[in-house]
Formats: sequence, structure tokens, C-alpha cells
Amino acid sequence: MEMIEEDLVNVRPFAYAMSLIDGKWKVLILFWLWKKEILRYGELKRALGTITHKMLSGQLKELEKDDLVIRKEYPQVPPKVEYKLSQKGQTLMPVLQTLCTWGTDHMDDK
Amino acid sequence: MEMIEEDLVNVRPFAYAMSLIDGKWKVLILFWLWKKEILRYGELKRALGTITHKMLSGQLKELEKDDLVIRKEYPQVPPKVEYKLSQKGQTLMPVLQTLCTWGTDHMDDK
DNA sequence: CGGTATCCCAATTGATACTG
DNA sequence: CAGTATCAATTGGGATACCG
Repeated sequence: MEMIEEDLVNVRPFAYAMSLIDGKWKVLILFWLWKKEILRYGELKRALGTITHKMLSGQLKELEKDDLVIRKEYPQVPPKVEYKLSQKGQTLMPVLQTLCTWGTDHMDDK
Repeated sequence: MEMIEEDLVNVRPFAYAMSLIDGKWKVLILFWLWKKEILRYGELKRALGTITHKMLSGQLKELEKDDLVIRKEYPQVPPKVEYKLSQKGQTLMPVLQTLCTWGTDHMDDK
């Protein structure tokens, strides 16, 4: 049958997509921003309930690095920072919604 | 603003879907089975290249438990075991393909 | 208020050896 | 051939303290 790994199956793009949304809280953050449009750091933290400080800033930092969310810092004391979805982030949400819908349809399978 | 976690954002179904496909190799396995229809254990292992024995059987076991793949064992020596997508697995693939396509479109962003 | 750094524990994964 | 078992290495995440 002679199968070489190569790209009979090219999942590189999928792996890329997955790498953007893995991390325990990323998708939850994205969904909140999708729904609320703009949230401050503290609002996001309260919304997510049990997330730790470290995780939230870490996940946000990665989301920003990957260009899925945009961080806006107001130069004032005390600090004020707002987060919202980027254009790229916006395009991702319908796809995640699709997966969410699939989940809804199959959670009670078997 | 008073945000309670609850289900302003209901990602339970998404979390469910993610739980089925996390694990380093699961999606890759699913794509191969999608493409090839039926593969023996050894074929799958060669196809995946660097996957370890332990990982492959582990991931397959979970995929089978979650009803995404079907395992068929032939009672013979030496053993012969075939894997293929279940009906549920089939329905998932177009969704994953969507994510894959999104990845293709955005891998070279920025 | 928003973010970083450190330490520690829990969960995943890899290497290797063994089995029917 | 198709697994399972064991142990080591790596990774991810929580708690906490500190900084601008």
C-alpha cells in the first residue's frame, strides 16, 4: 500500500487553527468577546468565573499575538485595558460556532 | 455590568466537541480514516510516521469509546484489526474540514 | 487595575519492554 | 500483528507574591 506521511493528508492548516484555540480558556474568551464586542480585563475575568489571573493574561497575550484579539490600553491611572475581536477573530467565530452546533447535535448520541 | 458566568455563553457543546478531538493525534487519525475509509492498525501507524505504539492504541481506544471510529477485529493469528469512521465520525469531518479551510486561508495572515 | 515572575503539582507524552 | 504496562521526561495549570 506504500503510504508515506507527506501530505496525502494535509492537516497543517488544521494544526495551525488548533494551535490558535487550544489552551483551556481561549475559546471561552473568544465567545465572550464575540457576544459582548468589547470587554475590559476585569470584566472578562469576572465573566469567566474561575480563571486565574495568570491564565487570563497568558491566554489573552497569545490571542493577541496570534492576531485574534485586539488590545487597547488607555494611558491613565489606574490602568484601563479593553479587548475585542480582530477581523481575523471575527472570521473564526462562525467556524467555531459550527463545531459548537455539531456538539449540540451529538452530545447525547449513543 | 453584572455578568454572571452561567450561560450567556454556552460553550458546553463546544467543550464536548473539543474533548473528542483533543489529543495530539486524533484529528490526524480521523483525516486518514476519512480519506482511506478502512485502515489496519499497522497501516495507520506507518501513515502517521512518528507516532508511538502507545499513543496510537491509546488514541484509537478513546476514539472508539467516543464512538467516532469503529474497530473490527478478525479472530485469527496473527491478529488483524481494521478501523474506520463511524456514522458520527463521518458527520464530524466536514466540520473539521471547515476549520482546516479557515486555517489555510489565514496561515499566512499578518 | 492590569500584568509578570516564581514555585509546585497534575496531566500528557515518549521510550522501552513485555504479551497473546 | 496488535496491543498493554511501566517509568521517565515534558508540558500545562493553579497559588501566590510582587510591580507599575
